[in-house]
Amino acid sequence: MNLVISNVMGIPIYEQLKRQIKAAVLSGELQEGEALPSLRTVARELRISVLTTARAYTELEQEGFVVSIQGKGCYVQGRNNALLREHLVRRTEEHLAEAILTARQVGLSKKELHGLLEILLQEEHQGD
Amino acid sequence: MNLVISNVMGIPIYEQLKRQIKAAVLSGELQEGEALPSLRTVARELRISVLTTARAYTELEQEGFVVSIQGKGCYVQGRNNALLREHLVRRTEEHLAEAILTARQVGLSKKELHGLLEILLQEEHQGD
DNA sequence: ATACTGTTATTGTTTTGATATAACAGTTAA
DNA sequence: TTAACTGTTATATCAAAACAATAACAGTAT
Repeated sequence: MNLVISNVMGIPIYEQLKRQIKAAVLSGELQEGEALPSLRTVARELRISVLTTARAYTELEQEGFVVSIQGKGCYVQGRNNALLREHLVRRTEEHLAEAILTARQVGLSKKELHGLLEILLQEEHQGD
Repeated sequence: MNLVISNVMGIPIYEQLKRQIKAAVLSGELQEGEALPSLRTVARELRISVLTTARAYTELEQEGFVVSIQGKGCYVQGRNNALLREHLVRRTEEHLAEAILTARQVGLSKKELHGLLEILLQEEHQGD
């Protein structure tokens, strides 16, 4: 688990941390039950504030990726954790709903929308 | 074309204006070639800054909804305007791509994703 | 010339991101 | 119990970005 932050800016530090940890959880690099490096360890090694790290961990907890236990540490949740799954499914639906709204503005039909989705799914698949 | 702003919400004024004008264009309330009320008219009637209105108009122009001509006014583009259609299709694809990314994180299959889309499409249809 | 149009520069206010410091609270092992 | 670690919370400060207002600028038309 190698955390890095880039000062090229645009993306907040806590957001960069969140993304890297999410990716590590979803890829399996971080196993269920494994402890993340402590707030102060991350803060010290990356030369950032403890609060910034805490924000990343807190938001990851709200999204179901990890669970924090005061005095012990911050532990990775399994990919099949109910809260995590629920969160991701809800976000998927939100994205789809936005796509539907925009599609209706252009006058795309149901069939055309499914077609677009299919095309994008195949493009994604080529990247594997 | 009745513009209204609500100060209660966290939505920026220029964004509120954009949404209402977009809706009016897409619904046909504003016809192609029709002139929007001038910057200063809107600013005066809504008691807001000219700059705020200008921002709304400028962004609408970048998205292909209207076209501004210095010294003359701001005119509505047709719903079939190529730039507008391209913009909306691109946004639809972006939303779908985000949905795909999130769906893959939960492990949703292609079929399940299409299913979700179908369900949401039917819910939308009930609202007509 | 005037009276309208959109555009842009400057400025000020508010919000957001990040920080430092400190105190607080729970866990673990010497 | 004490010491050394964990996460949590409160306060204050700073910089940058987003939002908006004023005023000057520039084009169009009568």
